[in-house]
Amino acid sequence: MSHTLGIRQAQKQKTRQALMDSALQLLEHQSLSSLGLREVTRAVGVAPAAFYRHFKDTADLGVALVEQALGSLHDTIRAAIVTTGSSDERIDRAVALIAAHVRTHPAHVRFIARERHGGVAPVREAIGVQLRRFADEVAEALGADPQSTGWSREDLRMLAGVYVDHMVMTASALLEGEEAPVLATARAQLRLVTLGRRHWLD
Amino acid sequence: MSHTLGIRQAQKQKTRQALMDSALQLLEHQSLSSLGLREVTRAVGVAPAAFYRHFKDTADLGVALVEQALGSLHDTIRAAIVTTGSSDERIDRAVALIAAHVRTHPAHVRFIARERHGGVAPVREAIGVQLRRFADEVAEALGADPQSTGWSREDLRMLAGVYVDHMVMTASALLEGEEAPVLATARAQLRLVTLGRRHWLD
DNA sequence: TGTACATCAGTGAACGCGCGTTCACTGATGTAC
DNA sequence: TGTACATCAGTGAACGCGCGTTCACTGATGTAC
Repeated sequence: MSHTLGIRQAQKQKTRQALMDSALQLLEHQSLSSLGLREVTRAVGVAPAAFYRHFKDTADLGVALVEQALGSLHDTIRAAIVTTGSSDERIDRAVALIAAHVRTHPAHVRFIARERHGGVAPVREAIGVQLRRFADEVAEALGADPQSTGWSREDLRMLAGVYVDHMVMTASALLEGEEAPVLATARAQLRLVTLGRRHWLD
Repeated sequence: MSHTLGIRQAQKQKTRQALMDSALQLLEHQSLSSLGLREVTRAVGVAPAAFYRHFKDTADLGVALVEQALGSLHDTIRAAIVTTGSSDERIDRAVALIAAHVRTHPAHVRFIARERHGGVAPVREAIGVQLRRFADEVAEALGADPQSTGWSREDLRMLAGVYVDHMVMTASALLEGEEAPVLATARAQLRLVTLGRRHWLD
């Protein structure tokens, strides 16, 4: 039989998740550094003091949001770096996956784009750590691709950085602009990088 | 004889600039959306009410900061897009100019990186408008380069977008990491783009 | 299964504090003659 | 140049308000026997 949370634990998790969900919603129109603890508890419908049963302060809640937001993005990235198919097929697949991710998790994407360089240090650092991990993972996948024979670790990491940064930029552009032109530009930019990659060792 | 401001006007400008300078300093450790009007006037040493003689609110001050910050960046960009010399020379020159800009205007760079996707809509939009203008300008310069013969307007704009985004990312990376490795990565990424550019029409 | 006690998520009231905004004011600067 | 009046950047006091944090509490859930 699988492990079941007690009623008390389950209820606590539910409230915690409600705080995170409400915070994410409130962050659509403001930054974490101006998000109030009372705002969040008011949106959930609990007493302000209840907040402290779950988080030390709003920065702490922000770090929890980073883990949630980048956890879901992590799955998308793993799906995007599959190396089967032609370059164009891989580009189309990666771009389609990003578009789908933004459609299903717009608030997560906005949060990451906003707080990546935001005013709350622990959150900024948590995002930085995770994005660097993503880049490491992408670099490793690139290294396994026969197309990367002869590439140094350093150059693979450099290329992975381009892909991760481009993904974040594209995701955040999708929140603001029309989908079709943003995706067309993203595909062209990836084709440009693919061409550069192909001639890197010339 | 050149036009001279009256004493009153000159003093007013001075206070206005002091408000902007103090705000920029305070924004090193927080976002605009949590910057208080009283914080700023306290730092300058004027009464809170004096703020209203210059700005409607802190968002209004933020828009003024965008113009100042991107005005100085504009000069750097114009210097960076000069098309003389080999590809490597142009890359070295552009990267050196960015590094110098970040060294001389770190607070401006931080402000732009932070508020580009920040929680204050008018500021975000002002930054977006200016960065799009920069990209247009870069696209125009690229179009004048013989290397771009046969490129469509759309592809030139796409490439210009890569350069502008890369510049902003590099500038913001310079604020956080060691200069030398960040610049080395930036140069490698620009070489990658240059290679892609050279084979775009193959 | 039932009982007696322990745990602890969430409550509700209270606190001191700094916030943004308003207002009538002051006194240096500007202007008209 | 001097005088009389107008302008207006900056003042200082006042306001109502929502904030983060604390605390003793309640009552449902968990645990030991």
